Amino acid sequence: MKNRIICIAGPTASGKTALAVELAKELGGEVVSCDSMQVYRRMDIGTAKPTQDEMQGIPHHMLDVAEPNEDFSVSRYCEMAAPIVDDILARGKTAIIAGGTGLYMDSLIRGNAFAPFPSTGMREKLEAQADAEGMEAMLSLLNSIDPEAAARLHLKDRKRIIRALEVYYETGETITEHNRKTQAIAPRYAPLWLGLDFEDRADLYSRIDRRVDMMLEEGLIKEIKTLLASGIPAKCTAMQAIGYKEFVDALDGKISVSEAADLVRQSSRRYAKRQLTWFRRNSNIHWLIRRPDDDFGKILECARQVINEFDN
RNA sequence: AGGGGUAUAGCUCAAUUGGUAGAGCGGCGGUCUCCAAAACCGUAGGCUCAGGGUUCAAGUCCUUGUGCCCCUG
Repeated sequence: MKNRIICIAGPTASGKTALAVELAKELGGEVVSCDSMQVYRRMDIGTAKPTQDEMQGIPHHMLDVAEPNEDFSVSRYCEMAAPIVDDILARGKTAIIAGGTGLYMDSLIRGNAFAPFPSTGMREKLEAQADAEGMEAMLSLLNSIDPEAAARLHLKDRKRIIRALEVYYETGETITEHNRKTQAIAPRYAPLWLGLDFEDRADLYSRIDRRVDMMLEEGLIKEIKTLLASGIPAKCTAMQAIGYKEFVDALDGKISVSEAADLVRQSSRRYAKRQLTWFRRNSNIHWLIRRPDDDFGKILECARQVINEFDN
């Protein structure tokens, strides 16, 4: 095929991993995971990281590249993943970028540049100021330096208001200017986009439910205990992942295991909806909509068809 | 079987002295340029169990039936 990059997007538990491996086998490709939680080592079961069996000998990249207590980020993801993609292409193979973290995937494809993280305690300073003066004050402060950003941010969106202020104070450039500049740059890659979804939402939800049961059977709780015992703090970012924070609460006795499992199912459903919302606005995606009676082979067949059409 | 209680949105519950129904959760939709499996926003759902009665007016009062819960035998 002409295009040597395929992106596979879709909500959690939609079958991205299996499709990526099958296509890699057929096209001579390697898989680049695009998942903000599968990057962490020793978080295998709860992140549904592909097992050796599932990989079927296909090389997988961007798994296990960080310690759970490390700060990981989109920019780090892109810095690491882009050279890997380039290398796969240089070797004449197809790069199959598969995963559910929309921000990471879009950023990698577009080659986004990010304003640097503050290194001077600016974030802490702004947080403290927000605590002391309230968000109204912070938003009007932002309005005085970047009215455009202030207008589109909701008063309660503390995270983005603080980030917008931080970018300005650190770089002297407003986040609006910064975004405008990066969006003007041509995308780094022009992949073929595939998206997985279900005609009936209930089918996706029952897959999520089953996956949670399977994670428990495979020993998710033991995995979490091992992480905690090795000194990974329960409050670090990685442990906020769905499937981890809930069972940490169960281990603390705050809730029962079955309550935790219910919460995991619930959070996963909401997460899946947010993923779909993110990907739906990407008009480049060729959606492979799975009907109730379709099996994996049917979806694979649809994927092949899209790829063939793309080649002609 | 007798006594008491209850029946309102998918679920848990609200609704001052009768003035024709609200909230949380869930569901659905959306935003997103580095904590993103995060953070944030927005919406649609109710012949108020069924029948009869009182009243200008009933979720609210009376009555019958039904379901559920509790107590006593």
